[in-house]
Amino acid sequence: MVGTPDFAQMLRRCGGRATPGRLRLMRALWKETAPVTAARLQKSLGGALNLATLYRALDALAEDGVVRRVDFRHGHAHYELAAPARAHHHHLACTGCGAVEDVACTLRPRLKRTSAFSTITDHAMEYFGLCKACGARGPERGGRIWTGAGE
Amino acid sequence: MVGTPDFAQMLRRCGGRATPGRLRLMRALWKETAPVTAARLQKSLGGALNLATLYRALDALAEDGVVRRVDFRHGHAHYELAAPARAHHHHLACTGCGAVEDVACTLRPRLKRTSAFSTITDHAMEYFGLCKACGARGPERGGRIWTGAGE
DNA sequence: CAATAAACGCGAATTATTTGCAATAATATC
DNA sequence: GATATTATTGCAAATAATTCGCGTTTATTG
Repeated sequence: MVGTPDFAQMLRRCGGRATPGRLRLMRALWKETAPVTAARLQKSLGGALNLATLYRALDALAEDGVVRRVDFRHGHAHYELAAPARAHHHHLACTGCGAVEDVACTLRPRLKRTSAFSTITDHAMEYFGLCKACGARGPERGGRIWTGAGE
Repeated sequence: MVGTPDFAQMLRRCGGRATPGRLRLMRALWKETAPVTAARLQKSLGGALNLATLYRALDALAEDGVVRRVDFRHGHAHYELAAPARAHHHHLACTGCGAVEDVACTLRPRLKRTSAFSTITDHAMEYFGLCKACGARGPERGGRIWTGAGE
């Protein structure tokens, strides 16, 4: 994935239309370095797209797997480009300041075949922790007593 | 974890109070077989707790790690008991019918030490796929299944 | 038993996300 | 190219889902 991917083709290939709006959306996502919210994306588009339209587009694109919806437990969704524009990866998010870092997928190749499922199409996986800055700042807030178990 | 855990002690141990409300909440969660929404939980509590109170409790408990917030990409959070009441695990969710199955954590023991982070405290990880029933039914109408619907 | 702060209920407020609908424009077809 | 078809869009209004303010109750601590 050297230069900018051919978004127009990418859009059309999954049954959509290469409208100026969606092209700008793709380019805006392409420039992001971490998953962004719909609101932030709209801002970075200079308000070029209506928020409703944006949600509809992101929804459709996520459905097609071109865009990936990420949950950082902030109460709202974040989005980023997925394959084929960006290689599969996951995230490590700082619960202190929100910094996000990409991490490689450390999953074992295959999940054991389970009884009730026939296919596994996707997975979400985010790590949470403290970046060095926040870690140094110490535990401002209480909590986390059962850390030892399991994690 | 044989019988019912000592929820009162569990609550107190992480700085909370063993109020009848929170005890009922814990017991209700304990009976669930899959992560539930706040609304569903309230219903299963017979409305014993106000929804705002419920959210505040779940929030506090999640902060303490006693409860785990799970995201199935349905646009709202689901909750379940975490350690020490329940062993660490993840989920496999059917994007067709919403069926949920527990899966063991297949992560490698440790994430490689990264440059900008000092600690990793938690991780979220859900698989998405089709249960056998939905897989057999085939791609009815490729479309979003969960939007606006009940859960 | 009094003091203290956590937990609660209630209603109102926010925020995120969705929908209905009419207008517009990208593609496929002719 | 002209045209039909249908995805996409904007806008305004509607839904959720979740949070907040605040006065009251009540579980702990001592």
